[in-house]
Amino acid sequence: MLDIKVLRENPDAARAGAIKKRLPDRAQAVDRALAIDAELRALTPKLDGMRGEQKNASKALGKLSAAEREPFLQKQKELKAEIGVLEEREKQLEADLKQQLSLVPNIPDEDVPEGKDDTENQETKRWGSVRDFGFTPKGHDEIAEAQGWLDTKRASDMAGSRNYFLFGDLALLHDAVLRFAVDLLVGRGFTAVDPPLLVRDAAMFGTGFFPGGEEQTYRAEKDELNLIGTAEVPVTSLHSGEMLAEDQLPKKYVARSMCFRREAGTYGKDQRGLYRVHQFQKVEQVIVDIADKARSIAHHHDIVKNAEDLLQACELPYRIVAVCGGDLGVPQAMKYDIETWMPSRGNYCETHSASRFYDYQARRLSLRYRPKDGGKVLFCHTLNNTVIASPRVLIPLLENHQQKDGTVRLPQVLRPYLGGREVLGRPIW
RNA sequence: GGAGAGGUGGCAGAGUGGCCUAUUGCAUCACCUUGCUAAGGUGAAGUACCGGCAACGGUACCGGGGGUUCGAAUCCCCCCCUCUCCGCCA
Repeated sequence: MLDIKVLRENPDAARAGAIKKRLPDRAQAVDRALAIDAELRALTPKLDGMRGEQKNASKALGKLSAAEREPFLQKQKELKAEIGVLEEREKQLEADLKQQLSLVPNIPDEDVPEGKDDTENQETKRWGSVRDFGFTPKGHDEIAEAQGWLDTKRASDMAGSRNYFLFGDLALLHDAVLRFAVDLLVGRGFTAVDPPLLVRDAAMFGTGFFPGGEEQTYRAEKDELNLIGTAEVPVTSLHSGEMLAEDQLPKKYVARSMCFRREAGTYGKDQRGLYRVHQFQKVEQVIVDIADKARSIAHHHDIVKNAEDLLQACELPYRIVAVCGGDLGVPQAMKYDIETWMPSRGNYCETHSASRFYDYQARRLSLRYRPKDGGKVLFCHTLNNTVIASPRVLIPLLENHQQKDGTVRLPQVLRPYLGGREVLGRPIW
């Protein structure tokens, strides 16, 4: 959520931001919010005056005897009725304002490239070289099925498409890479978190997934809870409603959790293998810090670096793209995606997503801190990035490190998690 | 699932219809005192919105929402959360 003051002072920036994100209907929310705000600003002083009058009269009444009160009571009742009508209007306007304001997207930063969708994201870095196999490489699903590591057929029969069973060494590799990611971040001062997976609407709203993301979310209607699509939701909401002290900041968390996504509207897309599935595990890094743009940007680079270091340790070629306006989500101010080379897809594909929000989420969550210098209470800045998401990362791991005979070479850093083994699987081909 | 007790400012904790403009303590900030330390004294200070260049003034806020009343932290209803006991259970 943006500050209504920002909208008053610079509505053009908010409108232009929505346009840059290719969300023209959200740009209209700026004007609707301002219209409601104007009416509210006319109403509030009037109501305040009336309430003051009522309050003073009540106080005077309290000092009178029952008989003396009588003549004044009628007037008080009339005033009360008048106030009641206006208060109802005020309440309606406040609710409408919050609704419209929550539809206004965060303003994309200057370093967000113009563009309509993910085809116009801008590459900023490339690391590693695409391997020359010397044989025809197989897809991850082919390798995994041949090794007896993967069954999507039975999973789909039982649970619907985009589900999977992992078995044996692939199930262990899945756990190993997640565990490695947690250990890497804990070693860099992040606090490990195991968060709730079912959350109330307030957490979904606060992190900016609602309104808008309802179709993407599994909902437990009976309990009015939502299955999280990312640990960003519970972890960023962790200090919601709190007033932190500046010396408690920054808060750095690394959460490993299950993630659930309906993937509605993606029929036919990425249907095979482990790329797009309904449930997966993700290790997510979340930072909450003071309201300082330069520090947010520095954190942003740091969390991208953490993910890069993990990919480099796993010997996986990747590139970084600056996500363009049209591909940017509603709450983000700027986002880098990291795309890892997947031989079967012949392309770099998204495995990580690093976002900075400034105070957009914090305002929705009421996540504030008291500055050391005793100044005004401020909203925090928040950021997050994937460290690893699996089984998606198993695609590049299997495909880039496959050998001619169908076995898979393990990167050095993962070996301790798999009993010191250097190779997984048995020769097939 | 059943029964009971609670939720008050950054924290602790008083407050059972008008003297609440929320007592007090801790922590915070400023100044003073005691040769250091420990401690003591005086004062300032909640959050949001509105008006004002400002000092300041007004209104709202006592877990959330609704109600009763001229007037609600206080009484009533619904919801959320915490604690205790019972039941069930990995």
